[in-house]
Amino acid sequence: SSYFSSAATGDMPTYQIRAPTTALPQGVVMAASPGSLHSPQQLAEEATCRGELRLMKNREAAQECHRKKKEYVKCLENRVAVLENQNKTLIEELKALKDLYCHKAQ
DNA sequence: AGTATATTTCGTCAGGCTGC
DNA sequence: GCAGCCTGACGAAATATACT
Repeated sequence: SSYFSSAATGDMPTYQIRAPTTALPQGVVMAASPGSLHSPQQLAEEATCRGELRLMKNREAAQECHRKKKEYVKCLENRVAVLENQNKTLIEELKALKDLYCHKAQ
């Protein structure tokens, strides 16, 4: 159930960056090699890291999702404009044909 | 100016869906 | 099952607009 797929437009708005969203746990090394021991503290740290990583990934996913939605809406708006124009043209055309028909009939 | 109200943007959570 | 992705819903903050 996703929006149409299309290439990114790449127009980045110029915002102020919000509250210090603690960017990435820098150099998150997914701890310890398979055989190593884990102190409770290490385990807690790992859990924190996993949580932060999850949040970060979701944040990025949400950004992409918002971007796609915006693009989708823009696309729909364009389509509305096109269809409105077509409609206008068709109405004109119909009117012209009706006129023509009337004059012939007389 | 300042401030009240509306709109936009972004991050988080929850829950569905999919591939493994 | 479950890990990972996607997206709707929601709230908070930023930004825009209307008004005095």
